[in-house]
Amino acid sequence: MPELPEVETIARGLAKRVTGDVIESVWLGQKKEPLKSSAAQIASTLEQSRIGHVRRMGKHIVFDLDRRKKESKWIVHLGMTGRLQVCDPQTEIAKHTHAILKLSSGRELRFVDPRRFGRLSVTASAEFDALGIEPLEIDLDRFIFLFHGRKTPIKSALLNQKLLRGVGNIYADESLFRAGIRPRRRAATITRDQLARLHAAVKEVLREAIALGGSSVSDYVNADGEEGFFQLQHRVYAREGEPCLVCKTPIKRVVIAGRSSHYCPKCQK
DNA sequence: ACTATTTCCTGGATGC
DNA sequence: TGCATCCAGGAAATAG
Repeated sequence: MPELPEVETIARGLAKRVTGDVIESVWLGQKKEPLKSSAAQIASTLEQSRIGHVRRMGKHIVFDLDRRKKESKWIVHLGMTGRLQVCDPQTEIAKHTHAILKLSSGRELRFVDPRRFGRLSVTASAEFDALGIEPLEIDLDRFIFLFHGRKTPIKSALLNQKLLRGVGNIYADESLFRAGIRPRRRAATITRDQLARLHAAVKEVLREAIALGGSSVSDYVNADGEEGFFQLQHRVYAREGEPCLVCKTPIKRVVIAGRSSHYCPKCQK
């Protein structure tokens, strides 16, 4: 389940492989869910375009495109199970392949997504500015203001991409643990000091995770097919019933906004 | 303007 | 072993 650190890792890997390459032709599958823009629009925007910068915005991968001086963007959201693979044309086409881009270098860039929660879209250059602020860039004052007056649980607020973009279930739980805040706490009731801890914790967790190549849970691998290692640093996520690594109290799991949420009832208040 | 709930989707895990 | 059921969850849609 790619969140910010995994998407960052994937985007860096893709940038190394496809920057400067030209998309010669595009095949799109019949399933409509993976496409946010129309198939015709995606194909016509991608074909004959040169790939410029490849980068992450929130949980999206953004490819800057240039065709005869006209700029546009190809935006990929991996959802839960989406993968972008760069491979030789002979490579067997994986089940659930929804897009194949033939590149001038002779390789192919393929989008594979069994669960089809991922989305592909294209936009004219200026259009795409995802809502929400990058969590690695936000300053403390703005961070505190995000939660001002919000009655929703802090966990839900962290997952809200219109506030912060890129934080998902794993990193929300891990950040709240490090900040000592229970996931069900109403955002508006959290003190400035606690929010300052959370601000630091979110950045710390994301930076550490990026340094370790993300968390490999389920089948996540980076653009080189390598696993990340941050799952070894998880202190609460998917550790229900196991002892807290700080105080040995069993980790609890509750459901908030439909997501499993893990916390230590003693360390988090 | 917010917030909570439901829906989409398949593979792997679980239960009988 | 086999079949049915459940569960994972990001974000959009829906409802309140």
